[in-house]
Amino acid sequence: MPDAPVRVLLADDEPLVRSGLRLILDAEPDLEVVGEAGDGARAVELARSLRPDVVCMDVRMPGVDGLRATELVLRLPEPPRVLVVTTFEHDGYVLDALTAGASGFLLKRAGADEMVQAVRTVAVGQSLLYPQALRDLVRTRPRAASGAPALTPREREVLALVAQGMTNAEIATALVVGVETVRTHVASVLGKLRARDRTQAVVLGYRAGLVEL
Amino acid sequence: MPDAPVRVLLADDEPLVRSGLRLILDAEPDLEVVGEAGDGARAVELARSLRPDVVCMDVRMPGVDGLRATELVLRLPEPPRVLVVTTFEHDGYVLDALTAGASGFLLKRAGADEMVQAVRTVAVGQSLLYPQALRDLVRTRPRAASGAPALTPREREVLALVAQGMTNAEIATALVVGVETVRTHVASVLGKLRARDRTQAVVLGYRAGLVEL
DNA sequence: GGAGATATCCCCCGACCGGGGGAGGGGCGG
DNA sequence: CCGCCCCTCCCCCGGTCGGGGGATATCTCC
Repeated sequence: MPDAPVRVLLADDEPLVRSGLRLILDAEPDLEVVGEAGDGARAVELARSLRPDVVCMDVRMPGVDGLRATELVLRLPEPPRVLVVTTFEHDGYVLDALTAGASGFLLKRAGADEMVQAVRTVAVGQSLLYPQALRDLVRTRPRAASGAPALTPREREVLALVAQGMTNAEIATALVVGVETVRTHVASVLGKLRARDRTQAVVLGYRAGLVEL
Repeated sequence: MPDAPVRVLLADDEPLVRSGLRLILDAEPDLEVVGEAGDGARAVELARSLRPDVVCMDVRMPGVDGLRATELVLRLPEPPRVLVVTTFEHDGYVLDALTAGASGFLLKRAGADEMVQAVRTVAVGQSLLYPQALRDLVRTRPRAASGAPALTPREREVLALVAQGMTNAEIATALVVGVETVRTHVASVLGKLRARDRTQAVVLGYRAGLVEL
């Protein structure tokens, strides 16, 4: 690996955690810890001046916390990737952190190997999660339910447009068919979904995993 | 790294792709390609007999496809991790693959570095996605949007009922007010959300994080 | 070759919806 | 105290929607 080492900034309010991480990461020839921050504000500041490739960010920090700091760091020009590191599995932080734009989410209990791999992974631009987090994300998604009514391709297409808030006339134009045809399809979708009107159709269709919103 | 190398099984119907991957992965001292499969059935078979640590699985394969093969592979005793590799970003495969239990999802256009990192990452037990996939997963969730129009409490309440597919009359009954009142609230919600009708209001309201579905 | 599903078009009609007005009362902050 | 916002109710009207009947053509599967 003749590449320049990956430059890492550590942000954690526990000096001990920082020391531990530094030890683990600096042991790798291709990784280089270039700075440490004890709180979010300092992390943002150092991210700007040191221009690291990756920031290892703790969630809980005094003052500006890790989530806020993540947002701020990602607003910098040519922002680093942010790898959020936390102690607990079940805080709702995962979703918040990822929404804020973090590239990864790792548990502190992860081994040195995982930590090192994680930094390398986000450094090359991929996103990374601990397996449970991914399962949680997938689980709460609208599921392609097995009990979903069988719509014909055309019906799904029409439903999709209904879900865009289009009127029958607009859908007819979009699909290059007569309004009557659209009415027929809509009627059949309503029947299959047991919906009384298009609004219910959209909601039920969404819940059944038949349309994206 | 005194550890035993990570044993990798390649599953792709294109011999060329397999050769390319083998070249990339075998170049790393800590990775070892132990087998190749041209279709899903063969992949499952080899996964059982060769007991690899990681399977790089193409989605599109003749016969048993990558998704089905993923399910089957993960049903083996002490299953390997499955890293799904595909060409296109926007097949809906991502969700299906992850639901099936895949540990990661990677694009073929990823560079050699990313490929290698990805294998190592799933080998240590983490999950990995290409960034867009993660964004898609996160995107469709109720967002704590900052730019959401400010609805009054009553308006939010009405919108919630509209999102249940209720008519104005039903909402009026539910809230114990006159239909006219409901109409007023609905009109103001439509205005604030720039929606033409209640269906659009539901979709836009959902996207703005103002209603649950 | 017929049965079934799918997609296309047609008519009537009652109901609901959304836009346009207006109006009164209560609460809160300048 | 006066204005502003919120909630409540009222009237008119045109457009859209959804249900009820149909009809025709293509395609597949048996």
